[in-house]
Amino acid sequence: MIALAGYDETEDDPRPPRSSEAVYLKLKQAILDNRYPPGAQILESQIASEFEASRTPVRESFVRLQQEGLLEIVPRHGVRISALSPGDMREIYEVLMSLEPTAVELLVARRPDRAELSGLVRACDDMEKALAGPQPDLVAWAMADERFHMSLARLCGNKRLAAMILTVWDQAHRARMFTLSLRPLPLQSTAEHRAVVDAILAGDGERARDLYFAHRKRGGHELTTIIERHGIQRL
Amino acid sequence: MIALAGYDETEDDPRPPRSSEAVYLKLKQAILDNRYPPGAQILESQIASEFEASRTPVRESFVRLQQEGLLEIVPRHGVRISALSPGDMREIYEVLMSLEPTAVELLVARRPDRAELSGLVRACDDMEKALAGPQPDLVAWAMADERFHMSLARLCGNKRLAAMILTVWDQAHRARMFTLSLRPLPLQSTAEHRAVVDAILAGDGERARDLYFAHRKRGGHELTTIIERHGIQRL
DNA sequence: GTCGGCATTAACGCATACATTAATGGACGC
DNA sequence: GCGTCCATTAATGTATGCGTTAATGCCGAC
Repeated sequence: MIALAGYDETEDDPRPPRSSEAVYLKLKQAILDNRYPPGAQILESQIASEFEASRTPVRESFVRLQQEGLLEIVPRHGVRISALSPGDMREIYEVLMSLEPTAVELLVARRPDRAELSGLVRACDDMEKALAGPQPDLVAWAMADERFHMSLARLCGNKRLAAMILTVWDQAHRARMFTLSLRPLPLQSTAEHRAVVDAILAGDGERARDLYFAHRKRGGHELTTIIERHGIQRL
Repeated sequence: MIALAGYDETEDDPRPPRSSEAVYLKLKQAILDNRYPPGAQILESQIASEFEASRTPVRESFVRLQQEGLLEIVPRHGVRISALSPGDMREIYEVLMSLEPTAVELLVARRPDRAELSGLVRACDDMEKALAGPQPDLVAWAMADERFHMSLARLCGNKRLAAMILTVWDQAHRARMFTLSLRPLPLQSTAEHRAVVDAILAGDGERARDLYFAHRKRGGHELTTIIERHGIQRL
């Protein structure tokens, strides 16, 4: 199970747990984990009974998840889990090609010290470790890759920018996991991450931006190619 | 009153009007029109009685508007209308400097014909008209400016990108309207729009992107300067 | 006089009841 | 036999009630 995006909160909440929040988190995780297949129609009452809550918090979760693009509310017919078309994937990667290089540029402008980037370095280490053995652990690699990109988004110092990146990453999450075994071993990808970190540490914003853009473009192209070659229409 | 963003739907809805949708639209418009001042605390029941609906659709609207960044749900204390700090304005313009040039680049890549760009040209005409007379109509100019940018976002062919641009424009809407009378006459700005349209028609994606980036950067810088000079802390 | 604790109350979070709508199936007529 | 219309029903959209929380104000003690 991939850790949920956007949650690095260390403070434990002294307030009573809200049911609507719990439903939201669990439902989101279930969608990301592909426990509800894309295109599936779900009823409010079904989720309500599955999560042992009433329809009210379920509806609230539906609204939030619709805005995040993970499902679509069909009036009078519950919700439909979003299924990504090749066109959607193109959209997502166009957005990421715009936002992620900006994020890394902003991060460099902030002149982060080594300690701030330790999360990125650890993610790189984990990516390498995952591919090192005789049996590469692709899921572990994907988790570390995701950690790298999400950490970088959060480090950029622009909350809105970070939130947008995380949102579209979540949208693409299932597609990435699905195509994981169809793509070549991401050895080059891992090296590219290191190069980005080096450029950040060197304070070279332009190089970091260009490297990150190339990395994102290559990744997007790779995924698009796989989708086309396999004739995948929805995922 | 500025037209609500994201609504150019021509089809009239044959479905029965939903109260929650009406509340959402009216409340959003009220916030954009500054009828609820930034920082204001509002109760669910207050909105419910004002809009003659029950608390349920009001809560649903709150959730949607929170995700759009127009208000913040304070648990057990209703909502607080978002107030933008100078830092927020910086964030918004960083996002726009990233997304808007990408949008115009995508638009050029689509090779639009003159007819598709008629909305942009009309917006330029209206901007010029608004500034032409002896008494420049700044509100009319701002409306046309907003129309230009929103049309361009929608024309780019990437729904996600467009939605993100519209969202942050809405967030900045009040601040823009507020500072309208504090800035110099936007004569240069209007000319810059024309240049972007010309570059699009010429099929020169790189020039269009650079022009749009420069335009956005100048606009953001102008607004930031005004905010600093006047020591504005929240708007 | 001031500070702390308790009671009162107002508002929310959730559950549930009610109204509305759209779909499904059966029956009737052609 | 087939098509259409109506009734039934299931699920949503909205309203409302109930329990809980937190804030406010009062009272008593120090």
